[in-house]
Amino acid sequence: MHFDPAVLLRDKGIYVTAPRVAALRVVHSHPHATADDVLHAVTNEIGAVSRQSIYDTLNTLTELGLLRRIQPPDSPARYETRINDNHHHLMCRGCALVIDIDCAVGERPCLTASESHDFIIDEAEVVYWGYCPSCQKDLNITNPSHTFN
Amino acid sequence: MHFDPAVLLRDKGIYVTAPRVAALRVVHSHPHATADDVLHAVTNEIGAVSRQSIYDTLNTLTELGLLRRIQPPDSPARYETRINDNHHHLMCRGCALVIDIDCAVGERPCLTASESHDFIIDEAEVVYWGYCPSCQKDLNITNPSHTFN
DNA sequence: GTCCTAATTTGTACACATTCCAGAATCAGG
DNA sequence: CCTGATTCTGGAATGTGTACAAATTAGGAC
Repeated sequence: MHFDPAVLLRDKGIYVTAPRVAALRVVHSHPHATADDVLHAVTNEIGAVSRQSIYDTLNTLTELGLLRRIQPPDSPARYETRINDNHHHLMCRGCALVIDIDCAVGERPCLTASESHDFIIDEAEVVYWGYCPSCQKDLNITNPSHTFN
Repeated sequence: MHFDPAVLLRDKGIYVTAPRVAALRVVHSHPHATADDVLHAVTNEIGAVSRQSIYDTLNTLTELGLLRRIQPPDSPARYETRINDNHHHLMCRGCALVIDIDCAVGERPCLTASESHDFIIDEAEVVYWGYCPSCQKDLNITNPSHTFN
């Protein structure tokens, strides 16, 4: 499995460049990193890189399916390298912390819409919203009535 | 049930103003309306209203729980009056059309995270992504292998 | 190894939804 | 009719992210 960015890029038939390799490595080791996180980490690894390159690179890698973009409200987009493994996300309303959650139901497709309305549906996204332990303490939240909506 | 904005506002203990009443009515009759949609519809109903007032009003109503805000990526926020009824959304990747979907599983809580990571979880959100019939035609999409992730 | 060309990266400017500000005007409710 | 809540005007600012032309570079050909 040894995550190898260069091989992944070559397999997709695109140029193997320092920013792309570094971006893939960074996202792999920092799951749910934002574009800004990636910019700083990549800059650390290979020196100056423009913000625009980071956006371009992340877009390219996302389109090729090497990255998955998640876009929580009130937070910049985040990226991860876990692809095609049917996992979901647990998000903290307080600090925007994101945690991977394996699918509660099992194999994909883990959910089926009750009515398709003639849509061609290609993804069922599940997000659990709540407060992480740290934000619970900060906000003095006691365990409420677990109201699911 | 006769949706009555004035009563809802009074129950929450805030002033019953024309913009608030109109905004509630507009969102009720145009589910998934954007702030801009609301601005135009309210203007039609009661005459000139400032954009700021619309944003203020929508924020206030959302905080009070009279509206629910949904924030799809790559689309302005949308609002709806269906609250507390455990429904989900079907979104078109092409035109950002949003359709309500009743929960596939049934009663709430309709989902339980397999691991809570000590979070206090208050909502399980499900979004189905795909293409609406109209966008299928425009983009010449044939029914693919329904890949769920 | 050297060169060529298309792919990539850069830099600057701009787009967009939304918030913030602050003073003046208006309005709802008691 | 008072008074505080709300709305207005409008301008400025924020934070992500995109557009575009110019400069640079990777990868293959020689």
